[in-house]
Amino acid sequence: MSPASRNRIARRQTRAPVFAALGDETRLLLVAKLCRGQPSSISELTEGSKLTRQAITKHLRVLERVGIVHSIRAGRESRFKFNPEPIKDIREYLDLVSAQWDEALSRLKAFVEQ
Amino acid sequence: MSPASRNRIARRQTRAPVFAALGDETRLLLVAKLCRGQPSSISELTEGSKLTRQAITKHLRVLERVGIVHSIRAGRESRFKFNPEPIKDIREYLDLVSAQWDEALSRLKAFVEQ
DNA sequence: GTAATATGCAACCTGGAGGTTGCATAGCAT
DNA sequence: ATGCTATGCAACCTCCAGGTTGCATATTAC
Repeated sequence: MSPASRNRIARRQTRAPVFAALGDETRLLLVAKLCRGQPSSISELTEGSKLTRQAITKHLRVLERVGIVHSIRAGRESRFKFNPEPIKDIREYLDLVSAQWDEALSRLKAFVEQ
Repeated sequence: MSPASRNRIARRQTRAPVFAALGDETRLLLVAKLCRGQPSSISELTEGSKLTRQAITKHLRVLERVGIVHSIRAGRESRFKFNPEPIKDIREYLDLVSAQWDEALSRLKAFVEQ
C-alpha cells in the first residue's frame, strides 16, 4: 500500500470528530457563512439566529477543536476564520469510499459478463 | 442561482444527519467494510469488534435511517448493503463549500494586487 | 470617567446517544 | 424433532451534547 493511502485509512480515528462537527445544522450554517471568506465575530455570527450567543460560542468551539475554523482575539472581539484543511481531508476520504464502491461494482460487472 | 445550486444549499437540513451518521468511528468502520461491495449480515459485521451485536445493530440502523446502507432480510439473516447516494450528496456539498472558499481567496488576491 | 459592547466562565437542566443484559422467535442443520 | 444460529425487542444505565441564565471582565465609544 502506498504511504499516502495507508495514511488515509489509518487516520479514520481523527476524521470521525470532523464529521461529527459537521453533523449539526447550526454548525453547518456557521460553516456556510464563514466559507464565504469574511472572518466574523461571535456577535455577528449570532445575528439572525434564534440561539443565544453562548450557544453559538459553544458551536464555534466545537468547529475550532477539529480545525474547521480558528479564532484570533482582536481587541474585545474574537474573529473566527474558516480553515479549509479538515474539510479537504474528509472530502478525500469520501472520494476514497466512493472509489472503492465503484471498483466493487466494476468487478461484479466484469464477473457477470465474463 | 441555478436550480441545482439552490437545491444544494436548501437541503442543508437533510445533510446534517448524514454527517452525524458518519461522525462515529464504529460507523466509519462499518462504512469502510460495506463500501468494498460485499453485503454482510449483522453477525459478520460484528466479528472482530469489541462491541455487542446489539450495539452494532443500532449503528447499522443509524446508517440505514440516513440511507447510507439498506438492509434486506434473507432467511434468518438480514444483509446490509452500501448505498452511495447520500455520501455522493455530501461530497458535492463539501465541494461547494471548498469552491466558495477558493473564490473568496481569489477575490481577496485580486483586490490586493490591483 | 462612564456607559455600552463583546466575550469568557460556571452552574445547571434535559434529552438522547451509545452500550449492556435478558428474553423471545424464526430459520437451518442434522 | 430438536438444538444451534441470527435477529428483534425492550428495559435500563451513564454520560455528554446542546441550551439557558447569571455574573465577571476587558475594550471601546462618548
